[in-house]
Amino acid sequence: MNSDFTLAIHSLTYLALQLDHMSTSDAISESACVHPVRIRKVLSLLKKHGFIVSKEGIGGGFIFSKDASEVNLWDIYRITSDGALQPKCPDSNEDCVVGANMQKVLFSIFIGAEQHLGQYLKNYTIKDIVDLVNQKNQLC
Amino acid sequence: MNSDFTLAIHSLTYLALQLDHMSTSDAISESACVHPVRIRKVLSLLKKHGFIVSKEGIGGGFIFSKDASEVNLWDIYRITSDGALQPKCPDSNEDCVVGANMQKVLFSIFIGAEQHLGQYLKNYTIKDIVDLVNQKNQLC
DNA sequence: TGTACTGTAATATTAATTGTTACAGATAGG
DNA sequence: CCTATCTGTAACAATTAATATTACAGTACA
Repeated sequence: MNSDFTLAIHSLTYLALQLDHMSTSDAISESACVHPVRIRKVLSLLKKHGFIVSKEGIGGGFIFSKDASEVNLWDIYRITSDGALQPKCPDSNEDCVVGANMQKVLFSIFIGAEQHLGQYLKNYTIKDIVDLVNQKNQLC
Repeated sequence: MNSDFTLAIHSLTYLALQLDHMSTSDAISESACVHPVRIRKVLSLLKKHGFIVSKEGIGGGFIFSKDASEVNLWDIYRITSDGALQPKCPDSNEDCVVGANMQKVLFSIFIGAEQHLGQYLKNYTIKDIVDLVNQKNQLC
């Protein structure tokens, strides 16, 4: 799985703790240790789906436009990583009973796996993540 | 996810249809359209876990040593792809509340996700895959 | 009108996956 | 006991995917 999914979670969690002002991609990238352009790419997806709002120019940046408890990890997964579970297997041999049909069989199984994963991810909202982060932080 | 998992499934399904004789890595690789050395690598893992038996030399190869209904996809996943769901995110910024704790929080969530996925994969045995492949084949 | 942002494309770099070559060791059969 | 055919692995090459970087247009504010 590429890390756009975790980057999106990271960014939203960050924003959920900065509700009073906009955060720049530079600030978020410093927290996540990735290039600011990547943050902007991922956040532009989240923006298209209405989870955040952005503003260009001085004082601009990104800010949460929903309540953190309204956004769950499955929402984010579908935006950033839909189909990522599906392994990219090579086209197999059409002259072999196994090769000719395996791909379709596995495809449908992985579709099911992703939906099943969704049931799990739906249980976690960004608010939950914020709480877990705070919780871990107090232990240090 | 790398495709060792699907390769293992492909190979075992192939073997499940060739119970009367040993199959060479060449034969399996032809069905799966990958290099025979990769087949040998993956199958050596399955051998270590007792799912198959191998024999070197003339007339050698691989053969199933269990009943296809005794091996499920979760068994195979753990052997070939354990931890594959875990995204490899960069170490994040320790000076930031989010950065410092996110990694641990996400780690435990992905552990849970993998276990949840396991519940789904347990529902499919190699026998089920064989049946599905045969079923698809009859439609053509 | 200059400065500080986002948005996005194009390119470069790095890392992961896969393929290839090479060869030691096992085994059956002549 | 010698040769052909297989597995088992390691080392290396090639390919592909992920990520970083650079560049620049567009927007907003002061």
